[in-house]
Amino acid sequence: MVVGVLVQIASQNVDRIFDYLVPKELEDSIRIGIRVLVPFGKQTIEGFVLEIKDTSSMELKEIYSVVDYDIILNDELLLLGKEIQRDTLSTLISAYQVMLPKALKAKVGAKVNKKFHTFYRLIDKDYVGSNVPQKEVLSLFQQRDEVPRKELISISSSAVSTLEKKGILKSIQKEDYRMKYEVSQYTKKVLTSSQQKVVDAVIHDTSNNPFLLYGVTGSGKTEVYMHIIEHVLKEGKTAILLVPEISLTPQMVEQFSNRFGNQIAALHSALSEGEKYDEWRRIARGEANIVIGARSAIFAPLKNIGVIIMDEEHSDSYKQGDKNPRYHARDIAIWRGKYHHAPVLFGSATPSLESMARAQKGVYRLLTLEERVNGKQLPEVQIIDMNHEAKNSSSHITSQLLTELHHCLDRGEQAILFLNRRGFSTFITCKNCAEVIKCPNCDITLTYHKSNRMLRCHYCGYATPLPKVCPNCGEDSLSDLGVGTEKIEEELNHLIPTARVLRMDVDTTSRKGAHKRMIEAFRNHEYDILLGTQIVAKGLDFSLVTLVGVINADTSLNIPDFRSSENTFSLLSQVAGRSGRSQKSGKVLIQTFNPDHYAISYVRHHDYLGFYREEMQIRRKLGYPPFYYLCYLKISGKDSQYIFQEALKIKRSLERNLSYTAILGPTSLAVFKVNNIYRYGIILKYKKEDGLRDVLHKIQNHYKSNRKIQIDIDFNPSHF
DNA sequence: AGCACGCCGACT
DNA sequence: GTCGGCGTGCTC
Repeated sequence: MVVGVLVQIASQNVDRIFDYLVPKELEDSIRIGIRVLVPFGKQTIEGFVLEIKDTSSMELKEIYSVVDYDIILNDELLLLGKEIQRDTLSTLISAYQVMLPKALKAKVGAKVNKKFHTFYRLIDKDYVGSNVPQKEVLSLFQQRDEVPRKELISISSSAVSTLEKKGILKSIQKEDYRMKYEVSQYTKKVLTSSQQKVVDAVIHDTSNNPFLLYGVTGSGKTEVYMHIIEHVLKEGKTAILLVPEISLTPQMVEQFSNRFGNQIAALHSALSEGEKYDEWRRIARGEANIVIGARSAIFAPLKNIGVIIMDEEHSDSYKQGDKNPRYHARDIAIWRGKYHHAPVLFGSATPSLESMARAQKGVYRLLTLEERVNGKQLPEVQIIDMNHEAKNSSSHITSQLLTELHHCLDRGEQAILFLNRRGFSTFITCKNCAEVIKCPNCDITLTYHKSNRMLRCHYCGYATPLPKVCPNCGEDSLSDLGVGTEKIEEELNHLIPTARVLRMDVDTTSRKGAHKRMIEAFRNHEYDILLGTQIVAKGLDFSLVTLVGVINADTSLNIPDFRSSENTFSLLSQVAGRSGRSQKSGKVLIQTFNPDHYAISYVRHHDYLGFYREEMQIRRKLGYPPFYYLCYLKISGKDSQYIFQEALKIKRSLERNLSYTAILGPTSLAVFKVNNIYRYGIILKYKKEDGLRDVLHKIQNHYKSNRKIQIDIDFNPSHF
């Protein structure tokens, strides 16, 4: 027997099948999709069995051992990996690795600690027990076949060991899955008629085109998801629910676990690799029917999928842009939906332009929820022009916002203050000579971390203590120009001393469980004002919140990126949606230096479609998605001269071989140097170019064994 | 990704 | 004369 093996080395040079002989005694264990340990040159490496055959034309080495008894890559995932390789031009092995928990990504010798629990099984069912402790122990087996050791020894450990010695009980090892999700008080909500329509459309779907659910904030999308999933489970099928970042949506997970208990598997980023592996195996063995998780949860090894739901569809976290394979979870969702003949549902209050454009063209079917479930209007939004305000005061909280805060707290209600940190960093600058402190390895400003008084590079991780004096002029005039939540908190304490302020940011929520505790405390009205960054923007639902204030709406607008307007509009709409979600009407105040910018002014009337139309015109004019596809080539290496020369050659070769594609660049990246590696970018814009992937693949091949240059290809980048 | 082989600079 | 730099080639 001969097997074709794909080794776990993510290099283009070895991204192909290598044949091995199978020793007779291992033949029975061999199946496609398991891992085996093989000799590879001088090394010993794990690889996936992708082929089984009888012979090979060349002399072969033998595999050492079989790693798995269960199949890791099933037929569907095997096929999907090849699709990802074709689509993203990544290596096949990295396409497979991205689908699996990291614990399965081989480091030779590394073992994942499976946690085991000891259970006992009753062997001699007629034995009645010779004393009271034994009888009590045995009585636990009346209802169950297997009883955890813990329960038994709590009666009498010596009785248990006696019974075991006599052969009446037998111990077995069972994997401990840490049953975390318990069904608790859950009242099924009655759907509104428009919610019911959405549910009906999805569960009676036969056409296999994805749905786009456009539903305003507070329109009850989560409840719709629950009903759809409930229906799917009744049919004996399974479901995937994707959320942008699960740690930001604990309420969603909580609702699902209350409702569905141990049927769910939640793939948190907070789980350790071992815990993720536990969850993954539960899913693979069919012990969980609903998977909730972020981007990579789209690869959950569920069988018989009945629906795939992607909440907050517009979120850029669904695109993996920093490493191969650079895939979009949306594309994987569509692929798996087709494979399982299952409906795919994308939901958002501010759909991405791509998705709305597809809905307009009829590629997706549009479903709409225009009203809030509480029957209330969306909150009133007021735009505050900071150009006038800033002259009168150095405060970050305008007098209007302050007044509203007072009113809100006087009524006994709660407020959320949002600090937009997107594209914004707290950097240190010298008031005397205007020196900005940069990273010695990277061409980027260092970010100041107040908690430990360190300067840190967000690209390479370089860290250094904040110098006492300016390294350029020697003056003691370094200052922190950024606005952080801490600073706003100080201001609030000064302006409204009686208000109880809860600050939420990476610093205060990093400890395990801190995030959840803070949300509970705020819900219990132990605080009046919740102050935070992105972390307060998504999905939170507090009935007492009637005021939302945005401190600085502009920072995300200033990013030089074709999506900055879209991102800003979407972020502000999300934040605004936190206000007035219950019986009380809400209000939103947005402080901005660009009150007339359309990305801000359309938020005022919650006018997504107005924003969509205006932004579409701009995208059309500038040749951006969804009118054109983009592909981004990143060319990097240590020798900037050489890299630039090669980048030019690549550009010329693209020009020769492509007919309908606009080629921009090469230009040095905004952050030109990272870790002493220089980087150039080439942007491709095209509507239709059949040979594009072939041409790029050839270029990739041409450079694959050149160690001086690295080429990254990103189709449909979410940003540059 | 490793690891070996091979061909040129500064050293006991 | 050698130790060791890293460019290049190969891994069933």
